[in-house]
Amino acid sequence: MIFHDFAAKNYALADTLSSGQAFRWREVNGAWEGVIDANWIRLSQSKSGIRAEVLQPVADWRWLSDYLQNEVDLDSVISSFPEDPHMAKAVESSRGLRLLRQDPWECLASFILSSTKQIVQIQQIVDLVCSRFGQSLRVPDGHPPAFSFPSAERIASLTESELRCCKMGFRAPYLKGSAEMIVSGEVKLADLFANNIEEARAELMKLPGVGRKIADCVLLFAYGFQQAFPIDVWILKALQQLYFPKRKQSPKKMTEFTESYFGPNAGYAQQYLFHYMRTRIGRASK
DNA sequence: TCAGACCCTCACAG
DNA sequence: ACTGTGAGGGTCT
Repeated sequence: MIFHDFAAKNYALADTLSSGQAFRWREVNGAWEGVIDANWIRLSQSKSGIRAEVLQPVADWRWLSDYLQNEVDLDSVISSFPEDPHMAKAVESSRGLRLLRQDPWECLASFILSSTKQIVQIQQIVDLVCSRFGQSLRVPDGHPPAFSFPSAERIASLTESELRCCKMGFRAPYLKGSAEMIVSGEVKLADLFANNIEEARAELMKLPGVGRKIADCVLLFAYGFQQAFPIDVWILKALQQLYFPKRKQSPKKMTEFTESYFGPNAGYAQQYLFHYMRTRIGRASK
């Protein structure tokens, strides 16, 4: 086992890994186990930051630092949020929550599978997809097996009914269709980093099963467009209750509001609001 | 703009 | 234990 410690001030590892950005992390005895690319990995909170455990020697840890985004100056991000009591509460309730920087294909595929599903169900589907069609990975002795996320080529090669066996239902043709467009080069995921957010969003929305919300999730969680603000039912409910308690806003108005109100790090603000609604309010008011 | 369909699973009543 | 019902990080037509 190989250890590496990352300096990270103000990093809420558990909140970050369980916040519905990524679906492959599980808490095991106080640590978090998951897969990044083709590496099984265990993460835990340490005094000065984050401790990582892997099984093979690593020459350059930048891939993990990129993923974790531990070098982002969170204080300056938070200070860019609008000053209002709701944001203040959301930040206070999970200070240290971060945005990850995930692989575009895995992120895209995961969110195609997310529509009208609860987070636990998404995790279950993603797990099934990986264990059936991913590549088996090295894990510690005696540890349950772990698998990589299957490539777009692999998904494109499967039949719809093979995919439906993973309990993804009507999302199966969306996932397969998107994989095919990526394999054919009709949409080039690697090129979107060079685009501006509107162009990148338009490209993603060419894919079947990808509308505005899922596109924004991918822009935010994989490409690092921090102004992207995915609006789902939770956030919609939060915005409606907190900012427009009197008057119901149309989806279009709400989008305009988020684009102007939350600033350059709107995506971070969204993540804090989402986490706040889901963990604090959602449960109590249900 | 606006329903309704879309698969499937789980939680929760009765 | 068994069946019925509703809703779940949306998208498409």
